Amino acid sequence: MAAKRSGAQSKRSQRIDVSLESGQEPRSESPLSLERIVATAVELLDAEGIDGLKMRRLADRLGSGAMSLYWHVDNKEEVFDLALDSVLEYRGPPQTVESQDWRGEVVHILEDWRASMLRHPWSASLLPRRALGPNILSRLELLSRILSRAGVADADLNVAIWSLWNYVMGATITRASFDLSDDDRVAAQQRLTRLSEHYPTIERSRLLLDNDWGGAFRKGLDFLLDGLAPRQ
Amino acid sequence: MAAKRSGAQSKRSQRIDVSLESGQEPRSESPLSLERIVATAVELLDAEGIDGLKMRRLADRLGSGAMSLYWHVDNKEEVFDLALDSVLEYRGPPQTVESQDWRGEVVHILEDWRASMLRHPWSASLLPRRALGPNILSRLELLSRILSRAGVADADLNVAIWSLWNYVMGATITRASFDLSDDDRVAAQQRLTRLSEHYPTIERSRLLLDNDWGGAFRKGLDFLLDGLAPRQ
DNA sequence: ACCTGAACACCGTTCAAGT
DNA sequence: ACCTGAACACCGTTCAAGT
Repeated sequence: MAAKRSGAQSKRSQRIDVSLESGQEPRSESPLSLERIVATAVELLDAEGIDGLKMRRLADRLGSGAMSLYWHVDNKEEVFDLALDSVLEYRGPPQTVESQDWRGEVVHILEDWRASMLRHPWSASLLPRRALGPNILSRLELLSRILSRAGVADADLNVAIWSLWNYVMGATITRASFDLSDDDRVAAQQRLTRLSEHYPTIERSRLLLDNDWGGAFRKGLDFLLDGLAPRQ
Repeated sequence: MAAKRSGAQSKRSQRIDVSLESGQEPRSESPLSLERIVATAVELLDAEGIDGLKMRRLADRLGSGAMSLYWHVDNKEEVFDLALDSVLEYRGPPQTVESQDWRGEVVHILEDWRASMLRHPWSASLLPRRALGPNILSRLELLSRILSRAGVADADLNVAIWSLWNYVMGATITRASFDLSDDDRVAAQQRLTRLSEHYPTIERSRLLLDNDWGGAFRKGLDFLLDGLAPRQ
């Protein structure tokens, strides 16, 4: 997968935007490029969701023939991989080089991660099914470094990382999919009240209606970090 | 979705296995039924994964014409919904009616949940994208009741439930997808070593090779429960 | 090097028809 | 009530060909 990707990149590496300097705006006649394909794929995914990404539609948006894409990309899978990783780039915090507040840093990374995925609701459920791209690996590396520096023993590091990963992924996938089912919301609501006799506790606490997702996310994260924090 | 399902069920409610008593084994000539369709769909999903479930293949396995399915089921989506919920039924613990050990009960429910999903690796990543079926709601209800009985305040209940849900879903989806990518394992391995210079901390802790998933799951869960436990 | 249209294989589903 | 084959619309991708 990485091999394919770097292959495709090498194909296009030598011609980079010679045309843009001549002042013409990027019309549908502008040349195809991996960047444009990926950016347009993200647009299309944002607009139409995961099932809305069809090679023909993508080509339409790019103003090219459907088959032109296949010169830049091996297959649809690769489009997914590239779109996903492009959305998960991490631009670090204000970066006070060597912060004391490791816990704040961790929370920032994870909340930013969640926010990035929620900005593109298709990304969360896609992530676990794909190979880990460079942007994701960078985040994991950064996280590991911070925790390690904060005093988490090497033997506990993997548990810590995976616990946090699991929590963030679960929270974000769930949240994103609740978002996506706008159309079924009426039906879901009706079913819930109809079923409430069987699920009294859930009904009483309004589990499925509670929408302080951000707050709940943060609280659970705090609990996890309490547990993961190095004993001192 | 619930409406469709109960509609389909009412259609077949009156004829239940009259033929089986006559001693003939269930051959491909045995009549179609929602139960058989769902059971066979689960088999097919287990064998071939999410992309392996095609209506024509499902019909083949059932020894029927492809279109016969559509009398029992509205569409492929419903097959997914039914297969998913059928796999998530919870048969409670040995059931010492009113246990003192709420924490043990919670751990049991969640580990069983995880195990059920891992037995059918396609189920985990499907779950968040589907409406919550009756078996899932039952688990959530049971969980709520236990936590509530254990002293978790109503105001904290939703945070508790969702934190646990998020953690279990994230852990299971991640685990299941690592399982599925057997074919890419070689490539992943190669890439990791090739990239290890960029991700030294990850590499050192062997993050992507650590496979004590069960242990890591349990530890993170303990941390969460420490935080969620009612102060006493 | 880059793009294209025609064509193929495949898939979910509609329909009109069978028993 | 239950099942079916033919047919349609749609989609990813191959191929042979253009410039």
